[in-house]
Amino acid sequence: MSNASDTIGPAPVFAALGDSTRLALVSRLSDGKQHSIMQLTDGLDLTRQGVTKHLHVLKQAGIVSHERIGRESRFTIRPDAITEARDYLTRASAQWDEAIARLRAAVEE
Amino acid sequence: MSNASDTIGPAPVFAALGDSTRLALVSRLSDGKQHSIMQLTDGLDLTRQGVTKHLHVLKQAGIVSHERIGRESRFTIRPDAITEARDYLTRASAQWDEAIARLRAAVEE
DNA sequence: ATTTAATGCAACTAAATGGTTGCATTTTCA
DNA sequence: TGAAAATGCAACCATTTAGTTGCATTAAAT
Repeated sequence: MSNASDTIGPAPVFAALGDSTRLALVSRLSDGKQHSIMQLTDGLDLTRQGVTKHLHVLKQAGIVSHERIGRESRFTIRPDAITEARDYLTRASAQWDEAIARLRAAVEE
Repeated sequence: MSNASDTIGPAPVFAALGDSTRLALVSRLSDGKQHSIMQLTDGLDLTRQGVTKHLHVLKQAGIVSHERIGRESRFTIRPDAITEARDYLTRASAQWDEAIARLRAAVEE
């Protein structure tokens, strides 16, 4: 019995992107390279542990992956999750573009 | 002196979309028509006041507008805010696609 | 004029979030 | 071996969020 309040796919990804600190991290990671927590903390106005928490949120949402290398842990962007979110918005836009076009056509006939 | 932790534009829109109830509301509103709070509450598993709060969040993020008509207040989707968010993701995707292509080229030369 | 429908507004609660500090662990380097 | 670097983990705190209930207000319908 599906209900309109059922969880809709990309909500967790949007929630993870809904914070300017995390957007800044994603921006840094968008060079496709691996970055350590220290690197990512540098230039942000919060502690290393604070950054770590944000990185965990991004990890849970599937936006980044991490790998422990020696004494540091390196984070990398994972494009797929964000691609999914982008496609959701693209489909939504198309949906109401059509709907609005239909409404306009109905008025003008 | 711009800082990497400066607020990045679309974060509030993403935050507003980062909740499955609100995504369900956006989905309902994607027919481009006006909907009253009662209409939007029907089928969702929370109170009318709860729905009202979510609608205010969407309003603050610029995703919906509302108009009081007689005794009811009608909500309508405002595509622009979400278009902005979609474009942000599109640009971000392009950015790391290029970055990853460059990395690959550097490895394979 | 009453009643009913739809909403607005305020207070309250429980849980999640964003941030901190302090300390333990692991790895590197001298 | 011993010190420094990078991280992990836990406790704690303040604020926000998501939800509720209760009551006031406004508009419509009988």
